[in-house]
Amino acid sequence: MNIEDKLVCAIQAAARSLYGADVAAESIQLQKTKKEFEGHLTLVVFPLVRLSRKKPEDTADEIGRYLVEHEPEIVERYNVIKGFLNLTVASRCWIGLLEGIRADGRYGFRQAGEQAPLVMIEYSSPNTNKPLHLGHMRNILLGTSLARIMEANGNRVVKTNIVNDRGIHICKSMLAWLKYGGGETPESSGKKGDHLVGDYYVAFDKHYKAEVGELMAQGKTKEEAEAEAPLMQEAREMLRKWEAGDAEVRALWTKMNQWVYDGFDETYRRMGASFDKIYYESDTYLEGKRKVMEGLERGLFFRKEDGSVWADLSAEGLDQKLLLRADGTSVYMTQDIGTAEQRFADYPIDKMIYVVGNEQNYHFQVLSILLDRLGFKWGKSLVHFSYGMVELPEGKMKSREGTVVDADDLMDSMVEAAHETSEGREIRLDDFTPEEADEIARIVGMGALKYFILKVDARKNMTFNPKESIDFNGNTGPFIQYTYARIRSILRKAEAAGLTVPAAVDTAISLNEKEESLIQKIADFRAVVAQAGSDYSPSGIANYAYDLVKEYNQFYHDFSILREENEALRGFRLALSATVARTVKAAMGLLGIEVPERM
RNA sequence: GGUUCCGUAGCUCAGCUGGAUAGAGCAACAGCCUUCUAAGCUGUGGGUCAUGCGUUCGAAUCGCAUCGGAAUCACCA
Repeated sequence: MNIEDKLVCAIQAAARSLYGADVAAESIQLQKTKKEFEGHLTLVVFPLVRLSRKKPEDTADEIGRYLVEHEPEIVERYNVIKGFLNLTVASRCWIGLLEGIRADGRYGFRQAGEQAPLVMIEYSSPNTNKPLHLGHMRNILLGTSLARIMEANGNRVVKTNIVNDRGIHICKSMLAWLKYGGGETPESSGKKGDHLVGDYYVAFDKHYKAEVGELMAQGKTKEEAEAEAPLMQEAREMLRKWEAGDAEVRALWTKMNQWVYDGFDETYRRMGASFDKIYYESDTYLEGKRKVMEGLERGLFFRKEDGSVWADLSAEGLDQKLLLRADGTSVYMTQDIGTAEQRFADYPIDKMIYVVGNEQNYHFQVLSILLDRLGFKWGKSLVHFSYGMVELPEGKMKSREGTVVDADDLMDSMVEAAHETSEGREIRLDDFTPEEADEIARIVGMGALKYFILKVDARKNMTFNPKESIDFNGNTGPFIQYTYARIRSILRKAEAAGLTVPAAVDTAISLNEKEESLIQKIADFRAVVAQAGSDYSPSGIANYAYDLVKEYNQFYHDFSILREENEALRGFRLALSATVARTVKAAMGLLGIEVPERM
């Protein structure tokens, strides 16, 4: 039982004894005492004045006196300001709390048993015609972090990805490669496969535009020109061949997609992202058609005169939604239904989370209704983890205008910037070997990037300022990593000097304010993880990590650890520091961010 | 036009299951390294929490309206 729970019980007892009334635990509002007042926890007494029939101040005073009298082990003293009862918790209580956390090797984490809910998280979901960019990075980082957070909350998690590997866009790259590629491969050119294929997608667009321009010069309208351009006709023909299973087209498709996957894999690896199961639209779209036809037979959907299949969503206050075109080909929604079907066949899913941008809010609203109608038990409650777009200071990223921030380039420049910052530092404690320096730059650069993206509430659109993002001071990943490295350094020095972190802290010492509030902060971790799990909020974890190290840095600045002469106090501070380090590492781990032992 | 989301310091963001004088970072200015890593710490200035009305002992937080911005309402995915 933690301190707050004990206090709630004690306050209930106080109310019973003083006012002869039972108070529900929910109506006892305990909050952290504001910095400018003395105390650790504050009881808001306004809700209790109805029972006491006294002024807020008097009520607070009575309860405060009762607590000090009956719970002297916990409440050392109190003060009252207006309707707020500020309670000061005894030092030994804080020490006991810290000891409890230390003894729990996985504090804040809940173990997922055999029967734990199975949560499937879909993220990344790229097209195979161009490399990953900053928008994908936000998606991938959120998905990765969310998976860890759900796991920490005792769920079994399956990370999945749906690859959009078919369609006209792939054909465009394929066609351009055939026409202008001269047999270029990733091996022959040294280019990453996804970039190589992306270049041909761009090449297609360039030549296509030229053709359209020419046709328009001949007097065609824009629409006519776009439809009649020979390149587009060829691309459509290629798609028809693909659908028909043409061996040559399929072989090329397989080859070029593999190049892209190899490139993606490298990017994922650098980002620390992975998947348990990958689905491909080329495998699931037929399943979707089948499922829609089944729904049609069951009367869930209807067919229009032209043969197209629709869902009527007017009962839900929405419009009609197309599920199959008149020619029988599938649309986006059809594919998502097919993918859902396959996933459900593969796993006993309890909850499905889709990490997809907020431009698809409507799509998922509809998908939820359709899956529910089709009988998926998690359909109604599927979670669309909807995140905002990443914008640049000058506006949206536009591939057409070449303002897209490429994921690989960005990681390169962040790691390089970390290198430069490291070399430019005033103090170098040790000389790092080149290998260590590279490793630290990688951890710090990636940490800066990930934290920059994850600290922002996912729902909000965010601005990515290339200049600010490479800042390593203030509320940044490196700031947090730095604190960790400092603590590790102290612990190494302690060990070298034969000062070990004590197994049990002497409870006779009295703590200063900073030490107490640090323990309080560490203890918060459990609630923060739980909250992040129910809110699907990586940013909650990020902001917590920042608060924690901010607090520790103040303590570090104001008090000595190794030079503290009182052995018991020194031992406590070592234990406290070690626990902060552990908590920082755990929090950053939930964000998918590594922490360096030295930096 | 319908629906959804957003609007907090010059900039980037916290805080939102209602609680005390709304917090950080960046930028600006002023300090702190013979002492455990200065990627740190301390201080100064900077706010009608978009606006109005309402609910409440109490509203940045809840409700309604208005104003701004974004997304979406495709036989693109």
